[in-house]
Amino acid sequence: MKPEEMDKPLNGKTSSVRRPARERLLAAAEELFYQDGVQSVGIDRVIERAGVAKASLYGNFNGKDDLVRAYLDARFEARRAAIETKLALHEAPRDKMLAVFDAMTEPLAKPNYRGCAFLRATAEMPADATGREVCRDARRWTRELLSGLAKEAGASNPDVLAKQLVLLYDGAAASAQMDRDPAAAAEARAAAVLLIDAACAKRVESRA
Amino acid sequence: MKPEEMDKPLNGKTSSVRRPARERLLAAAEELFYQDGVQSVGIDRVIERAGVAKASLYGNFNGKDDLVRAYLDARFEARRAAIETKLALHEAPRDKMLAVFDAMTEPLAKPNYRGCAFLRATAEMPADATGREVCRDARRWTRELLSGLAKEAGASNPDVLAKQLVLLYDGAAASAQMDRDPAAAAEARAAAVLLIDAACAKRVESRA
DNA sequence: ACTTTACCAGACAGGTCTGTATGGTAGCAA
DNA sequence: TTGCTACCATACAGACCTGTCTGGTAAAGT
Repeated sequence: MKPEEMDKPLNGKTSSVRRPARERLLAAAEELFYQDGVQSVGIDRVIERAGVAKASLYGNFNGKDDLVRAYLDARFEARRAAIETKLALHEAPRDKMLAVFDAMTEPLAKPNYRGCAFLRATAEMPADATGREVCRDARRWTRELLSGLAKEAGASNPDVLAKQLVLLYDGAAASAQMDRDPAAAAEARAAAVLLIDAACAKRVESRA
Repeated sequence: MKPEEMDKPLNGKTSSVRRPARERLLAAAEELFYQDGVQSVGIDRVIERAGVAKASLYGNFNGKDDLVRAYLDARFEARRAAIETKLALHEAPRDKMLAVFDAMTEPLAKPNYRGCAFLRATAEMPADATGREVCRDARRWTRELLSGLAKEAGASNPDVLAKQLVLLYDGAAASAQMDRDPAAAAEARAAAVLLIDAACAKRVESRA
């Protein structure tokens, strides 16, 4: 009932150059919202962590909903960047599909991993919350990325393969969250190899 | 911000035989907690829906946490019963593994499906909440069930196969929740067929 | 007739949350 | 100096939540 551990300010007045209030707020929100949940964390805790006045929050954001949305946007951008970095390492579409799973092994292994931010946020927020659009967008982006790659790879049914890979992706996040099992990433990747090869082998066979 | 639709009592004084307060409370809790989330639903809404006095709640349960735990216990029991019903229809371990996925197609298709109750509850509740044990138990039960079946089926690595199937299971729940896509169950099942056959074919090959 | 049990209805206290309003401070530019 | 901007600190209103308490009702047992 008391998850408010030590929320000491990120940087005090001692720092010669202080980042603007908006940045500090967003940084604090990302940390606290992800760690303890959007609902559990009140704005008082966020502003204390950011070392910011309450008025500065409502000057930079339209309210808590807006701050939550900004937090989710930032998560989305970070995930996209991480995946695209891994994508750039490979050329073949098959390897690129697997790179999506490579991008999740590192986060899942962190001790403070708490699951997919979008799954958690959707579970917490009411159905009409603003932030749900971001969650949907993030999922659509991943699915369409995989779908395009599956088409390039010559999968017999690219959309189905993409959705199946998303199942593994979400499942790995859920397992790591619930069972504290970082191996889920590797197992998801191994399963993805099977699904991808099966979907593409059929195509080759039908051509032959 | 206002998800409190029409929470009319389940049965009024008109009903000649009234179910005891405890049952009505649990029924109302199951509906509201699952539909709108454990955190969002206050006890006032539960007792109104159940047509029960507040004192009756605290006479039958130790508080909200206890009611939440009872709700999760009921969900676990229901899932277990549903899965075991499907299991009884088959004999071969391979078919029994797939039966676990069969048990989820019907719930996922319901319009008011809101995802896996345990995933949602874990995402919502603080880390030290009582109900998390139930969530862990439910996951462990599923994993061990699949693991035992995988062993019977002669999988080369039963534990890995079981965990991979759980990935698909959780992923299907997540996809149905987030994307409103009931087809996720069928796609998960199809992927499970591939994983199972691959894991058991190896065993056969190594024997040959 | 009396008591016990189970229950409903509502008031209330103590806490938390969001969002607003007030007042004070430091830096910078004209 | 004067004025402007960005900001911190805090108090406060209104709403909501949990949990306790009091009082009234009706049926069943003794």
